[in-house]
Amino acid sequence: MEKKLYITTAIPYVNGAPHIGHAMDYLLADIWTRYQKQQGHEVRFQVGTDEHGNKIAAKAQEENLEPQAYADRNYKKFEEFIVKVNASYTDFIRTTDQHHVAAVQYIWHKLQPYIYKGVYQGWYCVGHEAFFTDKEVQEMGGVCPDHQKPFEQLSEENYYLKTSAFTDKIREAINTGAMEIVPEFRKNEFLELIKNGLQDVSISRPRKNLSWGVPVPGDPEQVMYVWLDALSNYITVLGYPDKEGWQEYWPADVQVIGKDILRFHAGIWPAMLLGLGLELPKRLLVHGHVIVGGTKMSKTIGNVIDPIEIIDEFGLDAFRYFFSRHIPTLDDGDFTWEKFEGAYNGELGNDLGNLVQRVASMITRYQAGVIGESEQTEHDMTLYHDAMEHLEFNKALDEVWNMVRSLNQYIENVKPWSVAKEVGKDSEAEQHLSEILAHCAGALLQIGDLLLPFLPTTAAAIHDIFETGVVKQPEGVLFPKKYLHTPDPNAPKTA
RNA sequence: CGCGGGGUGGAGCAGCCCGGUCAGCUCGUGUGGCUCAUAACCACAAGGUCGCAGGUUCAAAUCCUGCCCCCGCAACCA
Repeated sequence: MEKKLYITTAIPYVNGAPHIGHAMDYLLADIWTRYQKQQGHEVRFQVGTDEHGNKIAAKAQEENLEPQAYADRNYKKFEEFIVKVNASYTDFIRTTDQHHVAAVQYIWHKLQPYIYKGVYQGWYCVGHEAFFTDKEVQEMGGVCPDHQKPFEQLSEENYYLKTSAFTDKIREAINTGAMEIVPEFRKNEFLELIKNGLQDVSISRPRKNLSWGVPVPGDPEQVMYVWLDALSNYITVLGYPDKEGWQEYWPADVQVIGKDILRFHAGIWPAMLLGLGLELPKRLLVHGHVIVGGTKMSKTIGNVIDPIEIIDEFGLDAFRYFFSRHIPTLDDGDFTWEKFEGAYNGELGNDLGNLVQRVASMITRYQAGVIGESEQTEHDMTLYHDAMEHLEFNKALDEVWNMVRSLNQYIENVKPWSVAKEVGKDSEAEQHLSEILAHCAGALLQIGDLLLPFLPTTAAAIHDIFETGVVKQPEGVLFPKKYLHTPDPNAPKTA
């Protein structure tokens, strides 16, 4: 029996608002999902939220809420966001779900052979009641800016997961491609990182330092730290270990993550799976970050872009288009409003929208909307499918646009408007015209199919217009011009 | 000498693994064409010592050596 497909996304921390990075996760996973479904596969697509930890507890307290109440309210922002980008997910997991909590405790039990008690030592701030990394302490000059007190070395008891025991197996899985890290350079980056072996990871905190989390079974003094809790979601959401059916979906075919969390998903997570006797995910799709005008997005610089704003101004498909084509799937990409608006007006409006419009219009005008018959020459789409299989979605879209361009060129070459003038004079003209226009309509239907994973609304609109054999003229045009951030070249000159 | 990626016409990129057929694509600019279309579409043109300096070769953006510059990552960061 063919295994059913499964794709996952990283679960964001509910403290905070959805941002463009989350959108990339959902978008890439959704494109893959829609593509696979189009190929006839059954796909399960997980999303969710990470809801435990000190930051949640602190935020809740600020607002005089119980942590759970805070999480209950905040996770909705993410759910709404996921719906807003039209991600066709099948499962939404919250780490505070009853089943998840119980499953994580089961996982803890099962990992016992690889769990030991150790001492965590690090820089501690009494005011924060928390540890800071060497780097953080260095940046702050050794003194906590919030409490005006020097950090001190402190140690506490933690449970550790023996990830080091799995170094060889993980390395082998990566090298053989059993767990493929895409793109290749990320794989090399990670292998380099673990050349001296994986380090054991601390997986719990004393309760006094971490109140809001999954209790460690059998030790009331300890609470689970983020790793076991959050990473487990990828299997608990399927029903692991007690509900029927999870085996049909695990191992995941693709796990979508940002480059910032590769090490956890390629190190700790596989170690957990191996400890549980489960298979490793087949592929990790590591996408880059969106930068703005050549620099990292940051609140202090104030160059943060809001995905909601883009969607509200230009529509969802325009958003999906830009971020799937102009932000390379496997690398960092640059966003500016100029680029975005240029792509919107030029590529979506002029290339595609106008093409649909001119074809629909000619068929309506010359043939009362009736689409004739033509032998459809199937465009060779090997490059498109190759790109999709290799998770290079931006390249797949490049191929679609090559088709769009060719069709515009084709129309220019055969000049249907000239042929139309011959109808009535030349006996073959009518037939010829009909074939030309039918070819155009057919090509557009094919383009619509290829766009389906990326621009579901636009794909549906194109289908709507041409699929019945009679052109159904839409109310407005696809992607009308917008000049919200750049000057309108057609505006009367003021100077 | 920490690891990795990159420096190609005004902008953004491809080509480099497997040297010649490579200087290609998109945008921008200029000229022309067309009129079905969202003042759109199509064609042509201008513009590059392919980071710098050496080397290998009949031949190098492509291989080798050295140097300069930019950008990521650098392990408890959700």
